[in-house]
Formats: sequence, C-alpha cells, structure tokens
Amino acid sequence: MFSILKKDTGSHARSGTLTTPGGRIVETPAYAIVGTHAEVRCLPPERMKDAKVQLIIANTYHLWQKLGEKLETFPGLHVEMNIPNTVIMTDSGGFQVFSLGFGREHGVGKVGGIRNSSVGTGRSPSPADRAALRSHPGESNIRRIPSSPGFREFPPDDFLIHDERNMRDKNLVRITEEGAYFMTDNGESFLGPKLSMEIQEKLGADIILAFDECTSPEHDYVYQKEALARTHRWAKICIDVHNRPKELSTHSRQWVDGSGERKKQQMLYGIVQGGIFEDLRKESSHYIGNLPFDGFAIGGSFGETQMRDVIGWSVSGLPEEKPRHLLGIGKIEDILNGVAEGVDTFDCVIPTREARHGGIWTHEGRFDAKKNPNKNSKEPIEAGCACPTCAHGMTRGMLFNMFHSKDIKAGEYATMHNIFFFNTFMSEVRGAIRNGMFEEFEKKARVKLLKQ
RNA sequence: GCGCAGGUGGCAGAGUGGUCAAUUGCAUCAGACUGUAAAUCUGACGCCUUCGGGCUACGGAGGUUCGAAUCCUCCCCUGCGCA
Repeated sequence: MFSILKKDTGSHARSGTLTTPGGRIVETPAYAIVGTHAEVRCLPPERMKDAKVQLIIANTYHLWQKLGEKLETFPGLHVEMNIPNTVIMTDSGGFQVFSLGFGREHGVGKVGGIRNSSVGTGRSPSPADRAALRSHPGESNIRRIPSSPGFREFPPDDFLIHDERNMRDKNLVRITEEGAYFMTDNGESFLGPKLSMEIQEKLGADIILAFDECTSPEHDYVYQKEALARTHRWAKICIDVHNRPKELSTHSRQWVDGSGERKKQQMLYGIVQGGIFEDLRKESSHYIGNLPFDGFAIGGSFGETQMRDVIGWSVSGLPEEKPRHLLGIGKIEDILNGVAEGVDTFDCVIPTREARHGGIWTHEGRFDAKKNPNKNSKEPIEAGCACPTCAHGMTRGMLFNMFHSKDIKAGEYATMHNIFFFNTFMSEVRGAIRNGMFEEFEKKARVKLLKQ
C-alpha cells in the first residue's frame, strides 16, 4: 500500500509511506542501497541500522547464478540477510541483459554519452531512422543463438571491420523473443520473464520487478522501438505469471492465507523503457501504467543531459497513486531531478562503489579520499556528520592513509559514511516536501552539494 | 685472499649485439565510476619539445663494432661459499 502524505505545489514531488504486504515500511522519497549478492559490499548486516538503511535492492540474475540448486531451499532474503524489518526489492535481471551484453559491446554504462547524432535530440526519429524502420522491420541488432530457429547474425561478419567484430565478441548475451541467453563460465544459461518471476518468488523480496530489456544509450531509434515492444510483451507475461493461480505455483511464498483472505506477499513493479525518445517513453509510460502492476520503475538508458526530460516523459502515463522507482540512478543532482518529476524511490551503486574507490559524499560536495590534498589532513570526513565513521573521529588524513596502506577497513568506513549520507539526504528531502519547503531545499542543495 | 653469483629507471625485477627510453609488477600522480562481471578500471610516470623530434641514461673508466644495457679489459661495490 502506498499513501501519499504530501504533494509539492511547485513540482511533481511527493512524500509518502510505502507499506509492503508483509507490513514493512519505507518512508519516501527513499534510496535503495544496492546489495546485489544479498549483501551490501563492505557493510556488515548488523550495521545497516546504523547506516539508516530502510531499503535494499538485490539482484535476481546474480543470486540465481550464485545459488544454483540452493535456490530451492533458500530461506528468503530477509532471513538470509538477517534484516527482518528492512524492505527488500529484487531487480529482475533485465539490467544484466544490457550490462553483460551491449554494455560490454558498446563499452558504455546506462548513462553513456550519446555518439549517434541522429539520436541526440531525443525528440523524434530522423528520416533515416524512419526509413530504416520501414525497410528492416525487426531487423535490428537482435542476435539469435545458433540453436534457436531462424538463427542469423546481424550485422553479418562481412559488414564489420576488425575492431567492431572484437567489440561484438565481448557481448555475452543473445536476445530472443523468449528472453536472453547469457554466456557464463559454466556454459549458457537462459533467463526470461517467466523464470525471472519464479526466481524472484523464491528469493522472497517485498518488491519484485518485471523482466525487461535494458537498452544501451548507443542503440538507435529502430532498435529502441523493437526492444520496447519486446519489453512490453514480457511485462504481460510477468503479470500473468505473478497472478497465476496458487495451484500452478511452484513456490508457496507468493501467497499468504491470512484471516480467510488470500493475499499476495510481493508487489510487482512494471518497467518503463524507450531510450531517450520522447514518443517511445510516453508510449511505454501509458502502456505499462495501464497494466495492473503494484508500482512502476523507470529503466533503461539516459543521456546525462536528457535525463530529467526522460524521467518526466516516463512518469507522464503512470497513475498518481502508485509508487515509482527510478532504476540505477543516482547522484545527488539526479535525485533532485527525479523527486521533482515525481519519483518516490531510487537505487544506485554510487554510494557504495564510490566509497570503496575513495569517493566520499558530503553536504559540501564530493571529494576523493585517496587523492593528494587529503594527505595528512586533520579535517573530519564531514564536519557535523553523525555517522559512525565521523563519530569515531575519522579524519580525511586517516582515511587517506588507510586507503594507501590497503587497509580493508577504509572501504568499510567510507561505505558507512556514504550510505548514511545518502539516507540522511533523503530524509532531508522528505522533511522538505512534508513541510512544503521543497523548492527552497532544492535550490540550496543544488548550490551546495553539487560543487564537488 | 681464492671461487661462484650479481650490480638496470623511486623499489622489485625482465632484457644478454640493432625493432630499447628499456617487458612486467609495486609505489606515485591524475581521471573515471549511475537497476555492481567494479575494494575496480583508464591514463601518465628520465629530461626538453614548436609534438616532427631532440637530449641524457642500464655501477665507473676505457675498448671492439656501422651500432652496446647486452661483447672485451681494468676498477669499484654487494651476496654466498672456501680459507
């Protein structure tokens, strides 16, 4: 259940309370800390409370690969991670379709620079794109594995220069109508919408995500359109699997019989895609928004400069009363943009990954603890910060030394601070919205936090 | 004193006639990181440069050679063994 407590008048920002079917609670806007393998790197489970974590996102693909047959007897993420009261969501594996596939081939992340000029505006397809769409319906970069019917490689090898072929060989994913084939160390494994749903039921998160295809920022309009149609077809399959009669379930966790009423234990979110194209994003937003999901997520690729527009288009067709999650984003500026566009929850590796790499976030901007200016610095990590790291009296110089002496604790101290910082920041955002001060808060935050 | 092994860029350690300003690792410095193949990855790392190149360099001094970190002679130093 999602109840909105306050809506901002100057933007689409809102603040509310998300209560999961299991009775766990998230105050929104909130930030999901990434715990891909059912653990937050460099943060012991018992310290999550100290870091003010209220939401965790784990990963279906990676846990599936890691657990194998143990999945059948998996006790559920809350038990496994020993965080009975924390809300957990699982990503469906749709992102790995990109990160292990075209992400590798194109050498980009989801917020990549946009190289293809015909893609740059994000407004509408160029005449060339339209022509391509007419003359090659369905014939985009899709690859079929040799064992599947109608196998073909596209583009054919002959069309590729050597470097392009090398890059293509980095792609470990073959996408088909049914799902995606992943090349792993143990051979090939297939993951599609149906299986992703079944795995997510066994993992037992509070919130699960539809299996989608996350596209690359380098994909052109033609490909984005085709991938979007596929993601939409998969969305319906996910709903059907999620809502199948209990008798057909292979796993009992999905349904709870409480007070004579059969109740779903997990919330299912649909995912909006469409690359950076306005018409595709709006189409997707309306299509997904009209399906009976419990909430919605915005996925896929963004150009850094187009991000806010893309978020706006993606939200445009979603029902007001249901929660919205922005997948894999972000940085402070992205959060401000997302909240202002009506996003309720976020998740991103930024706080945790950057912490391990020395990137420290503070209310005065970000700094790199491994870099020279911090050598011998007596300055606290962040003055006035109440996190356990700062409360411990850690200085920038101490952290510098720990990183340089490869002390494993450096990553822990930094991770603790960053998670605490992001969660604190989110609570400040909530406070601002609930007090009707979001506009002022946002203005100040942009000036102060973004100077880096 | 004799025998053996060695002395290479901040360190470790390749190279044993030209493709060597010298593989590689570490350290250092800089940059990146957005649903985590990431406690990771890139780049720089003798000096100068108009970015074409120029200069000085493999313990020291000579020598052989068109050409030497690489071969020869002497010297200096280090480690191990024997006296």
